[in-house]
Amino acid sequence: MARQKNYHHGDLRQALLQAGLTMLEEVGLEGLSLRKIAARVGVSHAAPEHHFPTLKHLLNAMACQGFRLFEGAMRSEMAAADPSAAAQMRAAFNGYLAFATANPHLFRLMFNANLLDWSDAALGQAGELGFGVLQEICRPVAIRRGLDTPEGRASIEQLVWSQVHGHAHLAIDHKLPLIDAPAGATPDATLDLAAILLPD
Amino acid sequence: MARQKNYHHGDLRQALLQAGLTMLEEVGLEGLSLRKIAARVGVSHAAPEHHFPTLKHLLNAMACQGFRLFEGAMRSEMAAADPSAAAQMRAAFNGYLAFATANPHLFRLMFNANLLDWSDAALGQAGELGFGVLQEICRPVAIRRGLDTPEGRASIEQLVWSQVHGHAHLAIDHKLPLIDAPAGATPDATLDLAAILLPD
DNA sequence: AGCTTATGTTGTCACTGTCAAGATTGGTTT
DNA sequence: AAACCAATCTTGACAGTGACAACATAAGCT
Repeated sequence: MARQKNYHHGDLRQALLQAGLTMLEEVGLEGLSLRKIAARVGVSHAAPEHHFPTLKHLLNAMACQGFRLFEGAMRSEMAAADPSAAAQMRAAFNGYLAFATANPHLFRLMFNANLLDWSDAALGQAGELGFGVLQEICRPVAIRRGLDTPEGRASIEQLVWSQVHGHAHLAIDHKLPLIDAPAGATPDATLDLAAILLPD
Repeated sequence: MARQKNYHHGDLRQALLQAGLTMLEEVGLEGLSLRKIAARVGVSHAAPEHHFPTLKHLLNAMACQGFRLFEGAMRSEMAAADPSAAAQMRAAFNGYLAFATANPHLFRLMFNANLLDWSDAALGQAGELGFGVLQEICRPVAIRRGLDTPEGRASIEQLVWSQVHGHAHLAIDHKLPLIDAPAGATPDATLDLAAILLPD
């Protein structure tokens, strides 16, 4: 229910957040600036400070939104996939990698501990969304391998998460042969892990 | 053979590089500045420009040195380990992770495609050092699994590299339970991959 | 109506990377 | 030995940045 007039601009916080996310992928983190974001939205350079006391607060809010989109990317792939454990894992991987390659700068931001303030409860909560998906897809593996204990599950989660996460980072940093195949092309090697952990 | 007097400072390029590497881990990339580095070395704020025309050039040089240290960390672990393929892989993993956790900011810099200029030949050459180690430890896996073809090797390399690389990133971003065990403590889950790929 | 609070603006500060112009040194040539 | 040249360093300036302070305006409440 945002106002359409510029009394006091309606709801600036959301506009800044959206503009920040858009510009992040346009110019990268190094090219981003509070003043440019403010100008884009049409307010003065100091206007954002009331909503985001410091740049780090804005980055935190952007990362929060990022984690929500991140979870959505995985869940939508999973919903469209076969319900079998292996297919669900592959779908989650695809969502994970699709999000990272579509939003590389946001992805780096979300996982760079130095740029965010994880004592912010909202960020921690958003981060849990993605972690929840990870736990879901790892559970069947733990069961299949007879490791369905807290330690066993943590071990599997660490293995699986490291695999996709590393693949995502290498991909956005141009360290892997890019997937140029037209459509449905999937990252082979990482998906191999699913086959190894969950053989048919 | 650096001069000890400050005629023209002896050899500034190396001093700036070293100071940059030191300060990077002290204050992080965001806290780093050319002017502070120059001040630390004892020269004026514009002195670095002759050796590093722009900040990106200095970061490139720092990353080059980083890749050399990176390779050294892996090779020294490998030299001290059993020559068996599985032990060599485990040793390389340990070196990889030890380097990343000891130099988290440098590690992030080395693998952030947006901060470096990979058209610089020196950087590409340094990067190959680390990649060479990866290829060496993956070769036995490809052979063991009957995948010793260009495509097969690439697939194994992608799988293995993603695994360690993801583990390293998650570790330095505080997403994994930190290894607090006194000594010889090793990252279990990632090393499990070695066991999976190279069973005894 | 009048007061209080939230929101935005203008102005300023120290700091940054980069550039231009001038000074100093070392090596090379004549 | 003298003179020149190129490499190196300094000083000074510029636009851009995040943050802060003081002031202005609008909204909402009593």
